[in-house]
Amino acid sequence: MIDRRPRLDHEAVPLGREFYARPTLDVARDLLGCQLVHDVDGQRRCGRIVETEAYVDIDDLASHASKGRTARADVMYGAPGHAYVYLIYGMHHCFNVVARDTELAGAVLIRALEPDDAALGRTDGPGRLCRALGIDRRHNRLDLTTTAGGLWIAPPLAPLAEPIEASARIGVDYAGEWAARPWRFFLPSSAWVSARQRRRPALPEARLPTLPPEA
DNA sequence: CTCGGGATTGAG
DNA sequence: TCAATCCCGAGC
Repeated sequence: MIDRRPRLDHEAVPLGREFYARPTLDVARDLLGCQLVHDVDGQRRCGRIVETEAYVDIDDLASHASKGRTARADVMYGAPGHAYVYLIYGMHHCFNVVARDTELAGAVLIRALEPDDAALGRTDGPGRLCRALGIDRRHNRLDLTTTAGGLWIAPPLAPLAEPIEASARIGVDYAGEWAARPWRFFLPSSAWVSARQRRRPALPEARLPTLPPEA
């Protein structure tokens, strides 16, 4: 009998709190190549993260945290390593991980996965990957550093084979100059990264206004 | 309470 | 190019 379970290192353990308790931009880059895992109903759904976006702090007008500690964004102000899941356009979910070191609030949006099993369906795009893995708002605030909740992230199964590329974030043009920052990260050779958005232009960091000093 | 709009997607 | 569809945050 053929074992059709998605492959995953049996020794894999979830990334710990210390992984997420670092600058959000570092976490966003380091999540590339990691395995996002959802164990549900005795089944494992997982895939390799190939595209992320950083939402860095309360000054970042593209971030939900920029409106203050509202009911929705509250989890972004809480402990790193927890899930932030919200509904967008009334029909799609977006999955983020809370990440920061000294900032007030931060999160990384997971935008695309390479599925371990093609039967999962499409996992390119933040809404589609949530649908494929069965992630919804029930998972909001879930602790990702333990397997107890069924949703967690494991370190890469192999070192990255290529340099990370960066671009402007997608769908946040309302955020003015913040939208131009190169805070979207991806593995350029992955077929699960949108070709159309692949080389979305971003201003060099040096051309952008300096970040305000930390409070 | 109403109102405007969204970190998206899929169809036409 | 456009609409689906419901939640959130702002303002009265």
